[in-house]
Amino acid sequence: MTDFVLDEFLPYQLAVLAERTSREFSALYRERFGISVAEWRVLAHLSQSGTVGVREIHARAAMDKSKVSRAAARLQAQGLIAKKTDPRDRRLVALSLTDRGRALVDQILPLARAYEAEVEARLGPARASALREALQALQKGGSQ
Amino acid sequence: MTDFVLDEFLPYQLAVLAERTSREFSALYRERFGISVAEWRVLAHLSQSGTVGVREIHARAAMDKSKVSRAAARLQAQGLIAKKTDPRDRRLVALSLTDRGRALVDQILPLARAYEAEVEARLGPARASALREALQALQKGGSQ
DNA sequence: GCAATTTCGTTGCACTTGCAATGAATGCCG
DNA sequence: CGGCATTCATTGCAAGTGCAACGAAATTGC
Repeated sequence: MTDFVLDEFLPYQLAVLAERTSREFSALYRERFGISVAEWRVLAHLSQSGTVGVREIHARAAMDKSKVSRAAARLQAQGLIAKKTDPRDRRLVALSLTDRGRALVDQILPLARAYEAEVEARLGPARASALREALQALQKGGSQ
Repeated sequence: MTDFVLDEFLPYQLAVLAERTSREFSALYRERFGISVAEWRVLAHLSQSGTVGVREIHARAAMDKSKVSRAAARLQAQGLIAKKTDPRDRRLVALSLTDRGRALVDQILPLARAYEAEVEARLGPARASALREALQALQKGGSQ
């Protein structure tokens, strides 16, 4: 009964755009390299942080830990990552890229940069950086 | 190797935030009203446009048409929407809210506005409108 | 007017996902 | 030290999802 406009509702807007961009980008690696979005996300994390636990990806990427766990299992089965239990805390699983995994990431990263550039071109530099800034702020949870 | 920073990669950033906000918001209606995110999205569309086809929601909300179709089936089973075939074009299915559906939407909308307000408060007005503006722009420039 | 093509929504099927429960390992605190 | 609570990652299971295939209906081009 009110002035609610779906197209301006943030969760909706974010979901639509996330779906579109993730899908658009995944088209670039999906069939060519045979990995899914969830798997790419795990790989990307590993390429950033070297060796990471399931828990950390779960928290940072907002993926359910079972989703991370299973994506990791699939990647391991493909020989792209290694899983070994941390000797200091044997509950933890240390994920890391294998050589093949690193090689794959190195093939995908240029695609990621290209896609990023294309999106920025669509937006224009001013809006692009404003978007980035706002998204970062939202992530932190505050207005700082 | 490169200057790729996952936290600044747009598809990733959007996916993380979309997941977080959708989940956070859905917590407000999910168990209370027993509907899922997909179902809420269909309801929200109907509340905006009166009577809509599956195809339109599919296109605008970036939901697979089977996802829309099945969400609609579940909503119909719950008596929240009505499905009738368009007499002018009998391939089309016209979705519309039932009275019960309208009543449910009227209960959820205040929650949506409250959540929206909270997010805006987190961001601050300047960033909030910048975000909105950028997201709108991305929507227009994207693929259909 | 009719065959070929396109559009629309649904469905079969394999796979993924979310959630809760589990097992293993650690931390806590008396 | 020893029991209890907590933290991790995995897994069972039901439900949801994506994709391709399908049937029905409309549109196109001849």
